[in-house]
Amino acid sequence: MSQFSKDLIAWYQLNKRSFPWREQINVYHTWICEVMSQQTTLAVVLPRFKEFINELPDLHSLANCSDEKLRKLWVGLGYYARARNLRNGAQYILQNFDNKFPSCKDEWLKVPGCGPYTASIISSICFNEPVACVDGNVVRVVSRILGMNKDVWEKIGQEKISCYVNECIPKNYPGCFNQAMMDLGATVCKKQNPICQECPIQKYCYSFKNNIVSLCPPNKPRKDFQTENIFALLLRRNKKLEYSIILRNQGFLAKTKGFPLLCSKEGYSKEKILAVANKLNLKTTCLEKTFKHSITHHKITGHTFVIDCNEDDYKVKSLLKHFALPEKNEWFALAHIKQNISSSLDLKVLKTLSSE
DNA sequence: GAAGCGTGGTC
DNA sequence: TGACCAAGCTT
Repeated sequence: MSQFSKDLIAWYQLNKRSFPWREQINVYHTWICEVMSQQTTLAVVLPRFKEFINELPDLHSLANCSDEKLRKLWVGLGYYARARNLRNGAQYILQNFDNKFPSCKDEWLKVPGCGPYTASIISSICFNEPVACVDGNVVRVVSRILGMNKDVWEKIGQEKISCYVNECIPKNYPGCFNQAMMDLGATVCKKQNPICQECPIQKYCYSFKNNIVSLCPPNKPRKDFQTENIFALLLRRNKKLEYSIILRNQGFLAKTKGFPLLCSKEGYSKEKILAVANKLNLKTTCLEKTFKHSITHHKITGHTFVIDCNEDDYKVKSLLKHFALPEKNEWFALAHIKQNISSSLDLKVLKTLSSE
């Protein structure tokens, strides 16, 4: 093992963060926590991980869990395909791996929702496979070690970084090494205000020695935000006591339950929606109160339409059909809506209603 | 290769 | 208040 790897691992043994999934090696726990942590801050993950494991403690319970249970366990976590992939993955593993877990990176790569990072970290931690993983932390740490102030986000730079960690990874302690790199990136080699004076691998760091830490890595080029208007339809019946939610089939938040949504991106506008509702003779108002919401690369202003349907189911179906929305809908009393939605966008819609 | 996909925390 | 970002994957 290189002195660099020895120094890093020695630091990790003394300074590693304690997490529920680090108490003992458990493949199921490692898989769940890694997927839950994709593009998500650990402060958010921690309580939700415990809840998930309590409710779905093993492969079988996950593979067989209901849509409802899965939805509740992922409320507010975002990137909802991850939850669906976890259940799909559990079913895939049970069907293809004879009641065991995949035991190498190439097998994990076939599990839904597991890409190069997740397959590598699970295989290195749980099966001692000497495969390096490259997440956002590792990109930052290595780009500083190598003094990369350009090309980091291009293919050439990513290959260089990947090549470096693959050469460093010790055959006997791949899991420790991978976690050490990530912990170092998260606690010492931070994006903002790195604590170089406490860094165990300072003497290997080109950017530290040459005083260019602040230039490495360069900022990732950001895509411009699109500005959109989104229109939530609150279909109301039964003396205005019950509201309708659907399983959204396309656009933002597809495959999650919530209010029917129409987006300016699809050509919808306040006027067009009002015109359709009027044509069906449905009493419709657009609330004054709007809300803001962000979804990756989109800045969204939300508008709430309240549509009184009385008991005219035919008109409801016509309306939904006109907008190419799923015609299968469920009605809930306002007080129960909250327990049947996942996205914080839907909660913001509800807030516009209650503030009227 | 690039676009699409969510959210809560942080400064 | 708002911009930026975090243990990426899929198409």
